[in-house]
Amino acid sequence: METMGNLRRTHYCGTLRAADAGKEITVAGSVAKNRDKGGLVFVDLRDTSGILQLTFDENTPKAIFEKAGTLRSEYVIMAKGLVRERSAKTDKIATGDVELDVTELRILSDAEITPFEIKDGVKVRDDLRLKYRYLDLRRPEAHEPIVMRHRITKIARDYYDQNHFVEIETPIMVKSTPEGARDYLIPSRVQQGRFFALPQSPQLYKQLLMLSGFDRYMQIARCFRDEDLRADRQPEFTQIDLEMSFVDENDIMTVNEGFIKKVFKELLNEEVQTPFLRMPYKEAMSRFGSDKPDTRFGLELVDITDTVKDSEFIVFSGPISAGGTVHAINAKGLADKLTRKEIDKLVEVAKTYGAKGLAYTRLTADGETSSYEKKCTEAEVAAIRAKLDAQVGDVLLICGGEDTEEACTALGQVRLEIGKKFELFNPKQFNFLWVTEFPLFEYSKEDGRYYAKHHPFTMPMQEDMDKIESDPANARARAYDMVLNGCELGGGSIRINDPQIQKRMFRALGFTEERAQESFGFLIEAYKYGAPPHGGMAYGLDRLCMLMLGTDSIREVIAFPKVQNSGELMTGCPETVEQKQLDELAIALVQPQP
RNA sequence: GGCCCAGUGGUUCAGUUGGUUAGAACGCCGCCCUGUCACGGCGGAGGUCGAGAGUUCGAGUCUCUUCUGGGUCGCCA
Repeated sequence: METMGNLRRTHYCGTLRAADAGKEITVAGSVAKNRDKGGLVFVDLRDTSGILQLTFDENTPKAIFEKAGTLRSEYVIMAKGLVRERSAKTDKIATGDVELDVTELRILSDAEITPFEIKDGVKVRDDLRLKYRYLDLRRPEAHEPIVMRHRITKIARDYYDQNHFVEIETPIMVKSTPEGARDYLIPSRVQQGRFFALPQSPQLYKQLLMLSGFDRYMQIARCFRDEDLRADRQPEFTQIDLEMSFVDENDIMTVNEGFIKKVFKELLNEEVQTPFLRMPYKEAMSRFGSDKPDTRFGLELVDITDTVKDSEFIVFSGPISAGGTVHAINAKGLADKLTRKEIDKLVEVAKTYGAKGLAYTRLTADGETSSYEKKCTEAEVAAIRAKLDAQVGDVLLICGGEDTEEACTALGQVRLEIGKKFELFNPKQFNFLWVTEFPLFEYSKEDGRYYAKHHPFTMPMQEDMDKIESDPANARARAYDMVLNGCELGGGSIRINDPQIQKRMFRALGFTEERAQESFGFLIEAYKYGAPPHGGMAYGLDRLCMLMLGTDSIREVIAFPKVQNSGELMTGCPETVEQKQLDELAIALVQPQP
């Protein structure tokens, strides 16, 4: 192995073009490929910017030519030489018009055979990629999302700075909060038996910063939630977090629409139309069966409760007599594609989301098959068909539920499944909208009480203020989500800045005066000393990045992601610790460490 | 906690109703090759079929348990 000596990089590989021909340059990187033709050697050199071909031929000094023959994949080298136009050009790589005629070559590090090939387009098991994530990230395909993520945060910092936001770091070791997701706990050694938590979000701190008079705050904030993972959910994730004083919903939406417009224009050259569509929660649920509707395609839900309200068929009468509703979608023109087998799969989808079943009618040119029509009266069948504008070639899918949300959610998932399966939308399209007027509370059947749907500091809508006590199920919040193509990108709210309203909220949530004091006393006190009206939101940076890149997994946009059991395969954590460490923390394990 | 999917040379996969010596491509090693860029040619090495138990004359294949990874419901204020 050799040292760099006095060689220093002058150019990045991927930047060289025909116009650079004749320049003497030095490049550095890893060997992507060695194509030894005998009397002629081509080496693809890869660095963070791309690939450059190094050429060794009969004019290359003999010692260097022979050294070139020993190069193997992933050797780290530096090469000096003259850029020249190739005699055989290629348009497969950006630097395909040029090559480097090498006059000096240093092998800075050799390399063992890697566990998998470092090149684009290869399929490798996820666990292997993650165990060797540092190798995986050498692949341009894996490398690029991480750089893209940097560009997004750079634009975010610049944009919010220009709009008078100040970036402020909030603590990572914080007080554990009693509501919401599970906290990751940090034991204190100095105060044995006491715990910090990792923040689920900087929520309370950013509100207090508004009380501190910072007026506008932002942070690229790491957040932690000890819950199960999903394809788009990691226990450790990053939010673009912001808060503003003296604003209402509209002001917050406008500023953030501006950010989205800018980031999509600069990175994807996409013109995002603003303002975004705004849709109340109720409408989103009833039309799309989701609080984060994918509006790139139709197939909207139709409420047919009134149409079938007198039906004696149990699938309709059951939910309705229980106070629920019946909804339907018309899969227009899909009768040929939606075979009986396909419909069975949709029934399973509906059941997964809590529906008891999914009734259907297929109207084909050869006739019709239906799971319910023979159990209904002719008038009912006709009424349903009329309501859904059913034609030959259509498939009608009907789902009832004891509460509207349940029925709509299940049918909404069926809708998404059909949309995906039959590609009813353009995957390159970006449909943004705001979902507004979220419910203030959510009832937990398990616990028999209401929880805050967003969080307990969310301002109720003025016209629903009395419902906090009288009709909590129908009280709406000044909360909003930003939705892109069926994915919740971010959410926020106007916060309560009136201690009296805050008290009523805590009461409605079942907090005793003491418990509210214990958990949020510092906050309640803070709001006594004058609080500007304020609100804010937070975007999932990982999700934004994911959607902009069109990847399916959040792991692609995180340098060192965790796997489904929330561990990290490269380092093997979480790990057991030495007994001494536990002793210092005064922690005894119920089960001995494995 | 529940449900579904996957695990076979280094990597990605094939492997029929359970039946002889488990195949291929890429990668790797050696030799040859002056315009390759998925380089090419010839030759070669490399496998406890994730682990354990069971059924069977016989298991990569069937059953059970378990491990690892993925997807998902619950959960995620």
